[in-house]
Amino acid sequence: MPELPEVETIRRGLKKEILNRRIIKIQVNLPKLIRIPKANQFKARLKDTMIEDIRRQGKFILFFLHTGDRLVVHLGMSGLLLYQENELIIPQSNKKHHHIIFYFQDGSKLIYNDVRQFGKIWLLEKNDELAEIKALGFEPLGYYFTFDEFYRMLQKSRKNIKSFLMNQKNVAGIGNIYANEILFHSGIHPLRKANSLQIDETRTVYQNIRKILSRAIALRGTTMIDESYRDHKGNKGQYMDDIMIYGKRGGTCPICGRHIEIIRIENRSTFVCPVCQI
DNA sequence: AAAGTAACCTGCCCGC
DNA sequence: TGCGGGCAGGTTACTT
Repeated sequence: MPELPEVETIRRGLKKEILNRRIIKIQVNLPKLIRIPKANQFKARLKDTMIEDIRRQGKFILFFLHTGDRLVVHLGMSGLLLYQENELIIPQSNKKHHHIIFYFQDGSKLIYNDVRQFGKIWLLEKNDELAEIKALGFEPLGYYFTFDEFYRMLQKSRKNIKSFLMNQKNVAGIGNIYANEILFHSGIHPLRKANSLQIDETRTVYQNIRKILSRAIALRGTTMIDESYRDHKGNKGQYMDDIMIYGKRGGTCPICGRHIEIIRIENRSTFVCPVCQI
């Protein structure tokens, strides 16, 4: 579910709420979500710690603890991080899927909820690095992701442009929704080979990556259906209103009116206007 | 090297 | 009403 804009929205929301609160208890209902270390170790090392900072790399959220440890969360397809003060009920968060709960000293709590259980959690010691994070490519909104670098990377790749954009080793944080949207806005067919893009086409895609992800963050992400993405308080995003093509089964192109085609690329539904995307 | 497939899970929607 | 199939924002391992 969550791509860069959704993960970033959650990061910013949590950062306003939970910094420097003491974790007094950790409840683990589904231990398999924790990759490192074992559940008892996980609880023992987290108890009585405080979160000093929260950062994001690609679709990973990193909680920096005052002990030097880092708690790393990947939300997979359906993970939610819900913050509850007091006993506020968040209706769409079925307790059945509350897999890990962090209790703070002031009575509030942070809940990891995940219907499909594809999410992953790690607790790393100071100097440990996660291979999956090390392998990430450019932050698409970061300083180092320049047009020149992007063009160079595309020229080296013989993959289709959509797979290229979704590969986290190239650019970190783009998933199926935003890959579809970026290519539609750019008028590029998803099956085009990356190294076949002309320099002006590459510039268009580059600019759309930054434009679309920025706007989606400003609108707090995309909630396609009710049970899907929510922010840390259970609120929906608003970027759905901007969605041009993703999920428009049986729909028509908002530009030319042609029937939208659906193809599969690496087993993911890919929506394309055969007229506007070439 | 790229692209396809299955696997990991639960839940929803649709057609029969 | 119920059942089966297909689908879902992610990632990895294995095969072709």
